[in-house]
This record gives sequence, C-alpha cells and structure tokens, in this order.
Amino acid sequence: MPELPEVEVVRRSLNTFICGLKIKKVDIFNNKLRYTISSSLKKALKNKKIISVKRRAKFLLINIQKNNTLLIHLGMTGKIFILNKSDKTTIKTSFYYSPKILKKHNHLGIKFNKYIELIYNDVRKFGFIKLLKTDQSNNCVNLISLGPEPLNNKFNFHYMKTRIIKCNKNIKNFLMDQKHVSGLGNIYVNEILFKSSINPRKLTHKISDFEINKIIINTKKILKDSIRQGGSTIRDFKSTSGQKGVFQQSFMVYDRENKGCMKKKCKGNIKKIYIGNRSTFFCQNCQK
DNA sequence: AGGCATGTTACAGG
DNA sequence: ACCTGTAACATGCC
Repeated sequence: MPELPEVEVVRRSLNTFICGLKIKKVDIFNNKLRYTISSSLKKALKNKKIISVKRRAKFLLINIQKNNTLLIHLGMTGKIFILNKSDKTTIKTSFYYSPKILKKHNHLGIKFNKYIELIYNDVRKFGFIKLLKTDQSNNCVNLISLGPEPLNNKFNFHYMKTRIIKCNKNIKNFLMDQKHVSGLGNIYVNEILFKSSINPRKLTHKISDFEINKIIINTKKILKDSIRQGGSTIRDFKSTSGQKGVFQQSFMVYDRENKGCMKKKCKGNIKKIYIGNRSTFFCQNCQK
C-alpha cells in the first residue's frame, strides 16, 4: 500500500476519525517492528487528546497533546484500522479492512473509548512507530534529510535542474532517492517515467529541460489522481468491507509485463527489467 | 520449492 | 565522496 498517495489517504481518514479523541489505553501486542516499540508510549499518551494528523513523505505524524508526536512508517505492509464497535455491523477503517488479515499481525492498539480503537497491523514488520517530542519532530533522524514534497512548489524546474546536473545516475534511482524528492516509490516512479516517455535507465545528465518539466508535471498529476481514487490497493486483499483504493486500475506499466503499451498508436509491449534490485516496467518503443 | 513483493538501510566494491 | 548492487529485515502468495 504505502507510497505517498496511500499514506495521504490514510492521513485524511485518520484526521476524520480520531482528531479530538482522548487516548484511554495503549496496548503493545508485539514490539518487534523495525525499531522496537518503547513501552514508555503507554504512559506518555494516556489521557491525552489527538490534535492533528500530518504527513511528511511516506511518514505519518500524529500530533498529540503535551508535545507528543507519534511518527509512523507503514513499511511495505503496514495498515491502520479504526474499529468502531458501537455498531457490530459497521466497522469503519482508515484505509482498508480484511477480516482474515486483521486477526493476525496486530502490533499496537490505541483505545479511545469503549467503542473506538486504532489498530496498527503489519504483516512483514518493516514499518515502525516511534514517540517524538513534537517540537523536535522535524529534526528526527528519519525526516531530517528528506527532499521536498513532490506536491509542493519547491519541487519545481529550478530545483530539479540543479539537483540533476550535480548527480549522475539513472533517472529511476534518482526519483526513488528520498533525499532528492520524497514520497515516491517503485510503483509511482514506473508510472511517472512511462507517462513522461523516458527510459528508466537514462542517466540524469542526459535528461533534457523539456523532460524535467514533463517529470514534474506528471509526478504531480499522477499523485493527485491516485489520491483522488483512494490510492492503490494491490496484492494484499480481495474482500471489501472498507475503503479501498482503486488507482491500481489506472496503472499503465506497473505489473503489466508483456502486455500492450497503453499509449495511442504505440504497438510496443511492456518489458520488465531490474534496476537496483527493484522491478522496473517500461515500454521499449516509447521510452527511449 | 523458489521467486517475488508498495521500503529502508548497512555494507562491499568500483 | 559518490555511485552501484547485494543482502537483510519477516511473512505470505503464486
């Protein structure tokens, strides 16, 4: 699930469901995530209210009273559910709910009252939950060297041009590198380069000004389109009893090996290669 | 059985 | 110092 659009969808829904609620109890079912969850969370958060939920790149920042911020990264398979037990027929979720998965791999729960509970669930445990002081959160080791948000005006031609000429590596790895631009991951970079008609192996110093502009415009467009469609839901789930992103239906290249290029008039097929150990999909015909 | 998976990071080698 | 590829983390799916 989790690249920028998916995390943004989660943020919006968390903001709707938990803002203003007071934390009654924190349960740590399993503290062995990428970083061990500190048991000091329980005391620090008890009886404090949620102020807001922000996002930076692929990180969620839940701002809580008394200078507390929960920094959450979803890793590859992290999910956040909001359970509403006031009506047994209704289970509201922050993103997507699957009864089968929910029984396993719940690592942390935050109870707000006897009905409302937040659950952090993560099959592969690559995600993490960390307690920060709000006034120091921007300087934390995970956030300090992140590049600009791709949807921010700071991600513009001038910025990209200066970064790109200093760097000589392939454009796909450049866009995946969170220090240049933050929040993009494998799926969306594949889609951005396809839409921009750029070969993912092309070296940054060969990228033209025209292509830089296309990358910027298409990045913003694809991310916004995906957020509007609730992000992408792939692989993990089949049943639907909650919100489900549908942007995967709009993928042009990702996971479309040997299928036809979707650009008009192009008769090429989508090829799969590996760049930096990550699967890379592109059309040899229109991404020269 | 073996390969693959939306992420991040440490390490080795060029 | 920068780049690249590889492996590791843990689990499930095909």
